[in-house]
Amino acid sequence: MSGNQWVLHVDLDQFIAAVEVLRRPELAGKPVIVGGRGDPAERAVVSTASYEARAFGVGSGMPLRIAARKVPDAVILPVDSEAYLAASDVVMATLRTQPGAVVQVLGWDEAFVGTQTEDPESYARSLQAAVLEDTQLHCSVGIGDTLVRAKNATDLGKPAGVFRLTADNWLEVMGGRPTKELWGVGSKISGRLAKLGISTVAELAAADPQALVPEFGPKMGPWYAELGRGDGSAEVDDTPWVARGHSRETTFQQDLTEPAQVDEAIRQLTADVLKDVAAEGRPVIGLTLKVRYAPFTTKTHARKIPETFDTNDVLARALDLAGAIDPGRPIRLLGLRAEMPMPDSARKGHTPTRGGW
DNA sequence: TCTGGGGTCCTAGGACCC
DNA sequence: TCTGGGGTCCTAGGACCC
Repeated sequence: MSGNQWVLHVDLDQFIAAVEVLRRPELAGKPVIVGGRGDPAERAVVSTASYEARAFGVGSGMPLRIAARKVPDAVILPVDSEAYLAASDVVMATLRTQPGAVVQVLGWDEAFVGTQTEDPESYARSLQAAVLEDTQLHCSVGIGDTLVRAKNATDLGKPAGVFRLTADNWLEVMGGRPTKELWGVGSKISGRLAKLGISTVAELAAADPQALVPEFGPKMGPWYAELGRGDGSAEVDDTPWVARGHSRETTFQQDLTEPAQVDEAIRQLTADVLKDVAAEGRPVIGLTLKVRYAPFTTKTHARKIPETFDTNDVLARALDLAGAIDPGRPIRLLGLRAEMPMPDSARKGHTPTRGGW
């Protein structure tokens, strides 16, 4: 391989809706909404909407009930995660066949690809063609000289396009945009930045990293300044991902009010979580119970647990955590997370990729 | 309009130890 | 009577991502 080292960020277009349309071609061109169990009367949110549905103002995270009201003619489908995972596996396998490609999977529908090439645009185009050939799915590709620039470039190429962001054009393209558009800056952080007089990417890029420490802490402060500049690592890491933990959450269609209901729900969550943990043959070293009271306050209760345990032990400790639940308040959601020890070989410290795969 | 479910990582503050 | 300075561990909570 010759040429410079490049980072490509590959993102499938409207992935979940596209997979659904592939197996039901009669849905092509129609507003398709995927979420929950496909019943807009239930408490659930939109996972993905097709471009036709987005034109009505429907987007990810919107309550399914509201989405159905906005698009009365929408086809509403249940989430079928196994189908998406299978399609995802084919996409990732295709990416790995690209010449010189190092592939770091970030989620069902996105990955970093690191490679050396003289011409990243034509590499991106042939990658898109290969994915289309193998899966009939379209993707957009961001090209960058860092992970952060490649990731931010992808949206600028959508749909089915290619866009390049490097140190040369970063400020020109991104400088005037609100900080919230950056990967890793959400509504809370953009609001706190605004209070410091930082509203745009260019203003964040110009900020003294140390000046952000009092507000955001020793790690996050300098990290946000780095995001503003688009700087950071350019290394794509294909070390296999190892889960730090497993969790289950349930939103109840009717709020729970009886202790016996809570007890039963904890038992079910524990059994489900232990199934995922047992499949990996790793021990549990910590438990976190999450409680959402109606209408919308969330509390967490966590506990380290001793190295020696059996499954009854985990259940006993989960029920023990449940003792901290405020009686007399209606409960809308319960979640249980089990933490597992990490092997030394696990990927770690990789900025700023959180979540994902 | 009323908010899923699966993840990761960071920070603050208290307890405890030397 | 008044009370340093450094370290680790743990819990609770917050923020972000797909």
